[in-house]
Amino acid sequence: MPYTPEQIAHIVKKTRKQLGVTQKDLALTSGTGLRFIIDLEKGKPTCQIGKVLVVLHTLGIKLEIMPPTQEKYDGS
Amino acid sequence: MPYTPEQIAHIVKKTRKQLGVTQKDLALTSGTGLRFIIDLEKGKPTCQIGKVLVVLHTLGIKLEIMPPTQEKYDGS
DNA sequence: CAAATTTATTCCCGATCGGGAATTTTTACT
DNA sequence: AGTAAAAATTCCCGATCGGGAATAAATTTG
Repeated sequence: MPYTPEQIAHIVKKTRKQLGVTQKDLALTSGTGLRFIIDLEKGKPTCQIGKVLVVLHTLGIKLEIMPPTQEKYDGS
Repeated sequence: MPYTPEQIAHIVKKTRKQLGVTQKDLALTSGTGLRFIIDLEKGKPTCQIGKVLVVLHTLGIKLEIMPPTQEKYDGS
C-alpha cells in the first residue's frame, strides 16, 4: 500500500475543499505559492517534501510514519 | 506533531542501518541516486516527494495519511 | 444565464535538484 | 593501529522547481 503523489494530491484537494479553502488561501496560509499548490494537487512527484509536509499540516492532515518491525532470525 | 524533513531523514537512516543496507544499495534498489539518498538522510526539505515515497516503500516504512475528521456545527 | 470566483496555464527567471563520477572524510572492522 | 568500507563532499550540467503575475479556462454562485 505505498502512497503515490497522486493519492496525496487527492487527499489534499479533498480536504481543502471540505474545509472550504481556496488554493490561493492555502498557499497563503501554508507559506507557499499558488503555483506549488496547483502542482501538488496535480500529483506532481517532484514537489518538495518540506513544502508538502507544511501543507499537510496546514490542512490538519496527520501523518504517521511507521518503520518496519525488526525480526532477527538466527537462521543457523 | 507535524513531521519535519529532519525527522523523516532520521527514520530513513535508522531503518536503513537496521536493515544493514548501504546508501549505495538503497539508491540502487529504490531507483534513485546516491546523491539523493544522502540529501534525503540529511533532511533536505527540497527532496522530491515522489522519490521520498519510493524510498520509504523500499525500506518497508509504512505511511499513513489521515485527513481531519469533519465536524459540522450548525451553530445557529 | 451572466457574473463572480476559482482553478489551471503560461511566462519569466533565479535557484537548485539530482544523476553519476571522482575525491575526501568518516566510520567500521580486524 | 591499519585497512576496508561507508558516507559525505565536490564537480559538472541538463532539467526544472516554484514565486508571482498575467491570462485563459473551468467552476460556482446568485
